[in-house]
Amino acid sequence: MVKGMARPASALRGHILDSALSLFATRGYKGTSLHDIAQVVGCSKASLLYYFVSKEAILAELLTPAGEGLGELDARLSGLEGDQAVEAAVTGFVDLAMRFRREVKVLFQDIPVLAGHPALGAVPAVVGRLMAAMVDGSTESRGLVTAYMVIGAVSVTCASDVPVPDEDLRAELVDGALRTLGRDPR
Amino acid sequence: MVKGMARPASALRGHILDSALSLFATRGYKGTSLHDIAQVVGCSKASLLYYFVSKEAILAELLTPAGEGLGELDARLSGLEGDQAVEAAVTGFVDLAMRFRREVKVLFQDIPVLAGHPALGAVPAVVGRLMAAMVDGSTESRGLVTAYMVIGAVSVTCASDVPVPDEDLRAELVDGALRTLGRDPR
DNA sequence: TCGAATCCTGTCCGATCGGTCAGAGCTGAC
DNA sequence: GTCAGCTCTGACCGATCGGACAGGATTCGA
Repeated sequence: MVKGMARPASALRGHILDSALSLFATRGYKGTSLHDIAQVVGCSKASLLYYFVSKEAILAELLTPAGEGLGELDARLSGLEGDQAVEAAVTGFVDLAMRFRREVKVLFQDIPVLAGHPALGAVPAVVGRLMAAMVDGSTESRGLVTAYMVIGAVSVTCASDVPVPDEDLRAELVDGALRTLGRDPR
Repeated sequence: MVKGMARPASALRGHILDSALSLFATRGYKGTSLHDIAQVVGCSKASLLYYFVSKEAILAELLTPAGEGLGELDARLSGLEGDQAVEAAVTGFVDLAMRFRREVKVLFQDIPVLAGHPALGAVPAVVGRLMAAMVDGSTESRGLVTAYMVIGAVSVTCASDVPVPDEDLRAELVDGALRTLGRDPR
């Protein structure tokens, strides 16, 4: 096996990923030590580095699915135009944010740590296209600010612990985002 | 002078605060070491601890003005009702977020570090009242989610580097928030 | 001129960080 | 039985962290 390669899946490995995600989401990446993770998992710190080449590799693997989901949304959007693109962008992003709530929390807390990271190099461009789709290509102040607002509103709300059932939350997020975009379906 | 008391103002002291705020905003609190701050300021690490009892004391002093501003907004809101309260809450929060853009960035990045901090103990309750004022006391899913969305939208947009002049940004934020709240003034 | 207070720093400290490594324990093929 | 290989760990490492402290430099009132 090539040195530095990720070890195959196992129960412990999965447990490590899950515990690490929870800890990263609540205390932040920098605020979580390998010791902390090992303690929650119930294994030794060395075991973490048996399954993952580094602490950063754990983070990268945790965020990969969300990144892939974002990529798929981007691809889906590229074939759409106008109102269809707007609706797809909004619902797609809301779905994504809800599916990866803990990941969103980590992302927002550790933007400085993650910025410039090679694994997430394409993300800014993708998010840019996503925002452009939401405001239908508008590049004026109104469109620009509105796009940022929608991204922020959905992300923060998903990352928070709003005491609302998931299905309600999803519907309200879509409605609210469309309202923000001036496209409310009343 | 009482041990542990903050030293009086001075040019260096102010420079420390400003540099620390910038570093905290870009790299996060945990991602910034006293060494980093000292290097930017151009003084020794020991000097930082001459003017401030600890790294955390620097953070606390940086966030105090924003906390006071939030308290003032809360007081102003307590005397208002209905539409007036909604408008005052929205414009007040937008003004606050714009006035303390870097502080907002720090707050959002280091919520885990700051949560439970005595100096910011009243903040959650105040924000709760602020959100209640925005949605006019509504406690249903719609109102709850919408309130979170407005807070998130304004905060994230202010914390980001949106290439829009401040005055335009402020106006668009207020408009966008009112739209999100279903109160768009068209 | 001379303390005394203020400002600032070099140096040191214990704790904790991410990460390495040799090897113990177990398991299955032969 | 025994050997190979996978899993997992205790012990250890250098770096860096926030912080403590004694003292040099400067200023200033008496």
